[in-house]
Amino acid sequence: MGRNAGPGEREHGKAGEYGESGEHRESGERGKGRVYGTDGAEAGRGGGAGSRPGGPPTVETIAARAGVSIASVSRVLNGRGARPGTITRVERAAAELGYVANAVARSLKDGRSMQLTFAMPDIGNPAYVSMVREIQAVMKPAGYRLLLHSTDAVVEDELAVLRSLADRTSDGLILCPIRITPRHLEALGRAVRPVVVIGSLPDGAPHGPLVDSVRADSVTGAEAAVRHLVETGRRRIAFVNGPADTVPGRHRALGYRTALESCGIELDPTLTVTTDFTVEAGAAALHGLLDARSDIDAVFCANDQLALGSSQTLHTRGLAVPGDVAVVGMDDTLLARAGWPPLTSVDLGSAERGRIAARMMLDRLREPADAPRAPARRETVMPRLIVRASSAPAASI
Amino acid sequence: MGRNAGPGEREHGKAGEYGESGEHRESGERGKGRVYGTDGAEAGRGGGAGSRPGGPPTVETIAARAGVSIASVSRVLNGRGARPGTITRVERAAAELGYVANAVARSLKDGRSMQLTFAMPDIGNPAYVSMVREIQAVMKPAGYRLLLHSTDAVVEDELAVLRSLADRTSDGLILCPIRITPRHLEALGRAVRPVVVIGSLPDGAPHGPLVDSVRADSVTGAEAAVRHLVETGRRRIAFVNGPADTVPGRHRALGYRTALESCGIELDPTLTVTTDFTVEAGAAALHGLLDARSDIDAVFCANDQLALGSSQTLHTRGLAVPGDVAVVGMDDTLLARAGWPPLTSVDLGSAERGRIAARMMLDRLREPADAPRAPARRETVMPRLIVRASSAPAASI
DNA sequence: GTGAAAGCGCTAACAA
DNA sequence: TTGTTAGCGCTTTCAC
Repeated sequence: MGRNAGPGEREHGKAGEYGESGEHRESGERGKGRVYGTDGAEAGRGGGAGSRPGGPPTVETIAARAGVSIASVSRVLNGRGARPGTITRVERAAAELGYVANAVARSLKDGRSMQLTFAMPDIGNPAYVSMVREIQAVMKPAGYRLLLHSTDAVVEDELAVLRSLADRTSDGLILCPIRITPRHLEALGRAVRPVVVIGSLPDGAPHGPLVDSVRADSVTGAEAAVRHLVETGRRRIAFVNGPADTVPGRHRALGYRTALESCGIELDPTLTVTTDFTVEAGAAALHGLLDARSDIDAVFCANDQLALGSSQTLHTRGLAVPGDVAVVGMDDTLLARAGWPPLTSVDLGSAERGRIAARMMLDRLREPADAPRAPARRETVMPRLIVRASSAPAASI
Repeated sequence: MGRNAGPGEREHGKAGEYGESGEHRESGERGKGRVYGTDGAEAGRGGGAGSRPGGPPTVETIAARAGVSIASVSRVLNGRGARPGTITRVERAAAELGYVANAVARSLKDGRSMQLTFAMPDIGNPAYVSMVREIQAVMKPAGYRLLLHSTDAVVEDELAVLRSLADRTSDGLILCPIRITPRHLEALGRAVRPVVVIGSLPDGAPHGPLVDSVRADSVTGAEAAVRHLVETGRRRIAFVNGPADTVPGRHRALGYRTALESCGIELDPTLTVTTDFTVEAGAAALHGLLDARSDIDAVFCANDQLALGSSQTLHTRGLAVPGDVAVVGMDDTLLARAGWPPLTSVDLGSAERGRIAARMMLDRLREPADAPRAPARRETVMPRLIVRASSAPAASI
């Protein structure tokens, strides 16, 4: 009580204008009018005592100023109704003081932080950036803040994030791992808050009932890409893949093999290179391939960054794209359109997966605590091949 | 007290293994050993009662189980020392229960959320992505979580973020606005937590003492780019700019004009187009320019996205880059290297500005509450022209 | 309609 | 060394 303002220190600031700022808040699902007069409320101690007497205003400060109890303050501020006179006085006091509710205290009280965590391997990869964008687009209007983690695909980091779900800073987690270890599954099973995994969970995996997931069908996507190359006349199709021990890596390799097989082209192991999912790695990989083989007429890359790196190496070595060598990437990021020639790429629906994941999360977060949990959901987003100039038939040039 | 576990419900889970997980935490500056045995601590009620009796374990649960007071639990868990026996019992109980401290409660108690907010105009712009990366790289080891806001450069959104500083969810804000209005300045003056602005604050601006800033010198950067074009033989240099009412827009325009002037080239207003900072806008802008003028021999673009769009239009219309028209961008994002030919660009130090901003923030956050605040800092990052193929002299082709 | 009081989970001041 | 207790700011019974 000591830090209370008390009736002694009247304010003379330009009163009111409360509510003016209300319309701009990312209003969320809960209370109305929780931010007060921060525009007009100078709390103008125009010559009074020094700075803030006891830190920022609280319900108690307002209560004292309005001459009501803190309960009434809370009620008014949360629109739970009160006598008109009370409402006026409370709102006025809040506005004059520039009151902003302490969200931490509220979180502690009602057990929700109104924060969502998104953890992905690499913020430098535009595919993940588009997920971030979509997730934010869904969660922000619902009143959630977005906590971001770039884990560099380090397993320990991902597990730490999963574990930190228990610390109450986050109401849920959207996790995008590129490796899924038994420890991931164990941690998922233990999760105390909803988790949505963007990625392929193993089939009979023993993860908890609160774990939803959205995956891309990158096997099919890779198949489509390779088949497209074959159909446009390519035969010696190199494959620049990401790490073989990642889920995307495995799936894309599978699609590549399957497609070649179904097209009656024999798999040539020397045409495959495994490296990191980066531009530089792609450039280096292609140098290696071209040093070893001069007859390559197409390169299928496991993502756009690799494809871009590959194209650069081709250009550098004086090979025409697609004249000499066709190039296809995956993810259809902004990089695909950035290159010249624009890159044929497989849209694996990064944005859509992000959106779906966010919606699934919102559904979970909206489940009443007492109601029975809905069963785990699992969705798959279908790939789309986006044909651009980098894979035009060699003959057509 | 009712939700307490009580001594009745002994656990039989595989005990201990506490500490094993400790080494993986992003340990931060504060306590040690605050996450307990989440790996081995199944809390395995292997046939006991149903699920968690009263929600997740708290200090009270642990205290009951270890037969000590909550104060002792807190002390042990925070490494404030206790008798060896006490330590053992507490740690053991915590591990067995899979205790994870409630960070919200802690935040309420000590007034720090250990969260930092970064608000920037557009997560789709790689320049901001690199800021995100650097900020995270600095803040994470210091124990801070990163709260992300993509504001779409909407002023109201930025102001809302600024205002929300008062809600205690965030210990500081790194703000990257592209417009700075009087309302921004007013809000900055009112800020109750440290703010670092990435951008150019007006000189005598009345912002608070807690507002540090880092800016790029994009005037000089633009000058360098244009001068480079002149030096490599270009004369009719078009300028594709972003919105004129933004700070970057104004500065780049100024640099463009200054450089032309100092090179003795007359400013031709019909060579300047103002549009959005996007690839599509750049493409459209160049169509417009080329429709009106056929003698353009270079295009200076206010960022890489515009430059990429411009290049695409040039390619589409059969003009060679740099043979017919040279292209220069700004920001030196991954897009610059992605294009073909690779794009000459001005590195405005996005990554460096992010890093510096984060460090400034950390310095502020480390200021003891009682000590006098350090005066506002202000840094400028110098631009570097990165010459690539897109601006090679026409003659050299 | 309003107020008093409890309590969310934690840390720290103070006592023992 | 250890325990008791107050209190961070909020929402919400429960009486009145």
